[in-house]
Amino acid sequence: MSAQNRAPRAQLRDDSGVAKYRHEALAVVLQVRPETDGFVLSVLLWQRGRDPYAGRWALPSGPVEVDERIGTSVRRHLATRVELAEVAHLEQLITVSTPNRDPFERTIGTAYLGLVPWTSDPDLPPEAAWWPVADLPDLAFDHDRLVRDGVARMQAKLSYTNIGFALAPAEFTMSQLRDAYEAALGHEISVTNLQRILTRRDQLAPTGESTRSGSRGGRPAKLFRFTRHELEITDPFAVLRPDAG
Amino acid sequence: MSAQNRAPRAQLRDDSGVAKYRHEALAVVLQVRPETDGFVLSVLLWQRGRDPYAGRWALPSGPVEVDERIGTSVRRHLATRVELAEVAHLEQLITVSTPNRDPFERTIGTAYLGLVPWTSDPDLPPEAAWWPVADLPDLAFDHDRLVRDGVARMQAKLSYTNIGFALAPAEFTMSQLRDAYEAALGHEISVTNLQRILTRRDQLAPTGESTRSGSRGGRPAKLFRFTRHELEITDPFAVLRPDAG
DNA sequence: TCAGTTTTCGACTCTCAGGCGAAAACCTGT
DNA sequence: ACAGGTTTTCGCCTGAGAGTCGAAAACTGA
Repeated sequence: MSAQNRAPRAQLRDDSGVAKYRHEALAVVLQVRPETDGFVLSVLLWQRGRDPYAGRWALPSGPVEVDERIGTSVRRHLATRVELAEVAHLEQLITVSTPNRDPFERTIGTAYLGLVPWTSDPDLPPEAAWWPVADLPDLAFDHDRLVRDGVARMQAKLSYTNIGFALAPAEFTMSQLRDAYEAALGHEISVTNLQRILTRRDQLAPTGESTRSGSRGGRPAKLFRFTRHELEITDPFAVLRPDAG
Repeated sequence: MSAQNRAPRAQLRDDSGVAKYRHEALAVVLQVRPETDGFVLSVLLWQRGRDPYAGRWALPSGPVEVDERIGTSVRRHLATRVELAEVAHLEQLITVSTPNRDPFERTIGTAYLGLVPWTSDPDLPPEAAWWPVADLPDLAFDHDRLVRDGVARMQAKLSYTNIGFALAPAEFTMSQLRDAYEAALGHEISVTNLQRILTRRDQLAPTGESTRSGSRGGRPAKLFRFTRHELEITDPFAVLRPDAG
């Protein structure tokens, strides 16, 4: 790889001798995308044009500007480069700092996890694409690890938070929601159980309306919505709690 | 405050025009400390000698060196400045990047959560001290938020991981463990329930030995130990899982 | 030996996740 | 209009496991 042959840049220090580093904002944007054979959990990737790792797929990223915090930087890069403004949830994932993770210049990176509803299908530039997380190409840098961390975080939070609101559109049927959860979690889910759990936690409510049934017949499905669209923890102390009474 | 009157340093950029930043490693070191009236959840603080925030209490911190990753940097600062080598658990907590969080110079900070067994009582330099988290002084920078984040993280993980091993010494009685959990979580815990839950999860095992009872009489207590001393998640999918069988 | 103290352990309750199957409500063909 | 197929809804059952309680066990000191 050509980048490895290049000499690293001289370390930059301020006038008190403290080292300073590039800082990049990274985005792990996940979506359960409706494909021909059902929902597929996918991640937004970008094909690099420049070394290092020219031609390899990588997470959307960019440098943090002097007057913005990292979360703002992530939103800015997503909005400007991918026209992705409808990120329903964004949270900090992890900061990576291995000295040679960027062979050209030391760069500390902070990755954010973003979730997009399955109804969203923004125009992508030709060098960007959604990739199924179950079948990723070789990724640049340490981005493979970041994607896996992001998927694990989302899967865990699907159990003990209301984060499903970020995967779903405003209204949906229970079958759709189950299919989305199955794609996101990677195993089968019972509609009955899903509805009961979310309802009991007061995260899910029927809108009162129903869909016309599809062309294949069947009972019309009620429409549901998530009651709140901000992240909340179901029960921070799943065990070892005082009797909730 | 004198720091606010100082002009910020000029922004440093490398030769391609990308801004670069100081990066500091921060440590939120928590311990349930045995005091006269039982265990008290405390955090290790440091009284600042220099502006900004001279005289205020702050988290142990220091700059990240050019050849180390942030986690290594945290361990190094703790070892050299506080002689704290016996941190039983250390994990990344959060990265903070508000542009003016350091009024003197823009500094991005990555905080780690460290846990120390209650038997550990390292020598501290005069400017360092353990502070009860329930009664903190005004902290420098945004460190108050970091402490609260750290406490919340530890409390959450006490429920669904085996992280208790990092609060306890190698061997302990169930009463001691309950007292430690109560101090850490801030509410009452039943010994019976605690023992059954940890045993069922195969996190806790009796050593076979017992303590001499204390000076106040009472049945001798069995000694227990944690079966594993690496962090493990009890059940990543507390709900919405396929039948575990 | 007795009173006091602390720990241990069995037993009970109850919440709630998970699964099953019948009934409801629609479609399309005939 | 009716039958057969399909999908959704809903009530019911089960079992795991958290939380509570109280009695018995095992020690100390008087």
